[in-house]
Amino acid sequence: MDKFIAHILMVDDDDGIRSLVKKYLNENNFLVTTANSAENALEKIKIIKFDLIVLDIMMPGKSGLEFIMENKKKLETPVILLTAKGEAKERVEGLEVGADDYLPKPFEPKELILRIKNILNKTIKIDQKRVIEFENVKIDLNKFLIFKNNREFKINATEKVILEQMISYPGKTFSREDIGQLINLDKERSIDVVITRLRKKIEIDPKNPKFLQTIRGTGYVLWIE
Amino acid sequence: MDKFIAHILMVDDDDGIRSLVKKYLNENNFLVTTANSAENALEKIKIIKFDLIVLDIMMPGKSGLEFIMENKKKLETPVILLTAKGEAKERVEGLEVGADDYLPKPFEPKELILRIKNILNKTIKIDQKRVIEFENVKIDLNKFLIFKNNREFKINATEKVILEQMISYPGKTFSREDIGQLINLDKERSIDVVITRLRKKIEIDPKNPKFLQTIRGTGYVLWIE
DNA sequence: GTTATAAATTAAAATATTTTCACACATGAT
DNA sequence: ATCATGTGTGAAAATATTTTAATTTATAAC
Repeated sequence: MDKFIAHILMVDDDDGIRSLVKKYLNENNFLVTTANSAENALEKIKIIKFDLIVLDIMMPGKSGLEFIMENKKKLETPVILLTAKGEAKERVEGLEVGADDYLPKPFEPKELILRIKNILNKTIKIDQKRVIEFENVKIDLNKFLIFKNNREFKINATEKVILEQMISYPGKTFSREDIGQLINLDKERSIDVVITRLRKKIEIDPKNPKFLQTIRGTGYVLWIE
Repeated sequence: MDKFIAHILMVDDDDGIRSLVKKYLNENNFLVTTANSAENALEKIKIIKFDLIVLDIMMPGKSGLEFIMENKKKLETPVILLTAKGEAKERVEGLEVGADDYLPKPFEPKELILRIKNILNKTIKIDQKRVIEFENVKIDLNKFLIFKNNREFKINATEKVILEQMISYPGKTFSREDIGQLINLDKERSIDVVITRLRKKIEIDPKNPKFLQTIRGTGYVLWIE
């Protein structure tokens, strides 16, 4: 797969912060475009499809908040809000309006990077990474198919939802309750069985699961990479 | 990118609220331990390093307020106060004493989550080390694995929790009771057995432990570098 | 060194949890 | 209606973990 370089729009009226963040993001392999006002940002959005927007909530003129409100639906672009300290109320509102994350100023550049990566991981997977490959296994979530050693297995909606979630958070432990919520099953045994069947499809050696492992007393984890 | 799961202590004398909040926090990917009194909370704080404490201000016995006053300085752990309606005075006092935030009851679980995240964002070292290396030993807490001399050992949830805590406080002595609390074991021998098992996995020479040592009459310590 | 006490080790038994199996039920196709 | 197929369930089997107990080993005090 080609190396994906995310294109980020950095919107802030403060020249200092703007160029600093841009520099930092560049060093971390992001392509960065900046805007010094909400209006300016809107112009750029019209012609460029960004992968993510970093937005100062306290800009003069049209506030960052309104900006998101008006454009979030059309955008389909995740937004990280930068908030000045002490504006708790607005912060919460901003989130509910649809920001994907927010970061109180002053912030560590490193922290911003982390959050950006975090969000990109989620959104990019959801939108385009519907085919996941690891070792001899290929999972096509769109087609509900798993290919393993030249054999093809069909997965059902239940199995798909579980894989979808676990693939979004590899390494995260899902309790049975978590999984039950996902697929509307509340009997623990039933969830076990779903896992067993899934293993038969994705594991090379289902008796010794390598990818979909049990954490006894805790739940299940998916290891891919 | 490692996933950090925050460990939260929920202190409330009301069983209903306690379990409700615990459930909700669990669903939102927090690890939750509960206490039903300030005294009980203190016990747990002594042995577990929490990332955040949610505290009901109106508990009987030692009030939540005193509790914070006495321990806030040592704790270094952020606290969110839950306050019953109309106790404005106390609320303010609580804040001044050092709560990091407060939330009037009744509250929306969603709002609690927001505030927790907000505080954690500020306080947590984001790239928390989940992989620890010393000499020939590498412990990957995320993957429940220990690598020692090219061999790979799997640890279970019990062993992981112990390592997790001991790694947070290298050099600190944990009594058997401490460890028992952590992993819900109360038989002393059982803890010995767990330690033995752990040593087989992390020690180069399990018979002469170098890292996980016994302090006779007192407990166990982990020495890493 | 001897003795008393604490801790480590081991194996076996008891318990708890997970996996698997076989059946039952539902659904949709023929 | 019958059949084939897929999915959920309970129970049995397999496995992992904890407890117990017996023994050995280590430590500290005398």
